[in-house]
Amino acid sequence: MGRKLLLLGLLRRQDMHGYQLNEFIETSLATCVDIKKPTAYYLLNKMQEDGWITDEEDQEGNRPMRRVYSITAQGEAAFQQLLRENLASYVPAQFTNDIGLAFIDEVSPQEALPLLARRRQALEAQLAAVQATPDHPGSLHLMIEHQIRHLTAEQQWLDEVITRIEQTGS
Amino acid sequence: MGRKLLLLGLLRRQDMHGYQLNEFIETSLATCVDIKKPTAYYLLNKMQEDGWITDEEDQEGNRPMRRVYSITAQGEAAFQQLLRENLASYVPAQFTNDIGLAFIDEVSPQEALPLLARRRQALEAQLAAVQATPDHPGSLHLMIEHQIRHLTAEQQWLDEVITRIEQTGS
DNA sequence: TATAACATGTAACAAGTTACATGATTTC
DNA sequence: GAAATCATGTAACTTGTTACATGTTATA
Repeated sequence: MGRKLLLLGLLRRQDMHGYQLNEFIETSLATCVDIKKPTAYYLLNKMQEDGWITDEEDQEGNRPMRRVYSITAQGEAAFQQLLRENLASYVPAQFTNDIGLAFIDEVSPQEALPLLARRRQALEAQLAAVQATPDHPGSLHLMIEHQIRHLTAEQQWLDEVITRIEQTGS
Repeated sequence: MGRKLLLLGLLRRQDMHGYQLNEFIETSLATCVDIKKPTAYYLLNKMQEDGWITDEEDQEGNRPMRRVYSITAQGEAAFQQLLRENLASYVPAQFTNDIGLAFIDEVSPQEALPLLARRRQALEAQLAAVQATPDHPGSLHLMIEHQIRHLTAEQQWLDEVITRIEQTGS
């Protein structure tokens, strides 16, 4: 439901069409949320069927038609409820990467270290990308801030694991 | 693929049947990975079809039959490859919870604080659960260690957010 | 004149979950 | 005799992804 909450929250601030929503998410929130275009369009359709949003077709000249969505009273109510549910809950993150770590003692340090170096590079790139995202108004920036915190902590943890393995190998 | 890697890794250590695998994951890894029973059985079937594991039916008296799986040479090769792929990559975690934080300025501090307190409790419970898991042999324990680190950092972050909101409200 | 950006969607697939079905054995 | 544990699975559903289809307008 996080995705619906996000779309509703964005539509609450201003009416938008799908392309606009997708673009905003891609350029401004890419490092925190990952919603593919078909998913967004699907969700918008569904929320419209459920009466959470309404659309108005907007055609300028011969340019492709845009479906501009606005949030309804029902949508607003849903937003308020989803928001409270989200704030009150903690959904623990799952780290697929840790499953590799769990079996790292099956790989020799000589082989493991370059692999972890590649992992570290990917992590660094991710961190750089988050740090490069533009500032956001209001509490939206909390999402970015949290991500930076988390990635920084991840880097420290990974460095520690690498150090341990270096010591094992010597 | 993380799930297959995990199942293969466990079967590499010793032959096991589905129920046994499920139980080990539930009791010893529950806080790090979440694999439902039907998913595990499905994956075991699939890996068997793919020749990664073989099964032997084991029936004691009238008790329910158990399908004991062993890893094959192909499965071992797959394990080695999946492990290296996993170690070399960094898949960033996504925090569904952050979407709520992104819109927390739409809720008054008076209402937000109790909600975040509930979130903090859930987080604390999670941390307590991880800390209570028994020790694991070899590098399996890295998974637990990482989870503890992460949850501790999450607690600090959440406390900071709470403090900020308390100050806003005063 | 080719390519990128604008704009929305569908169809087929993949992964995983929930709820249900089955039936024996051990424990209270 | 009821409930929990052992043991494996199926069917239907939910969620999301990939690849494809379509057509316009601005840009290089």
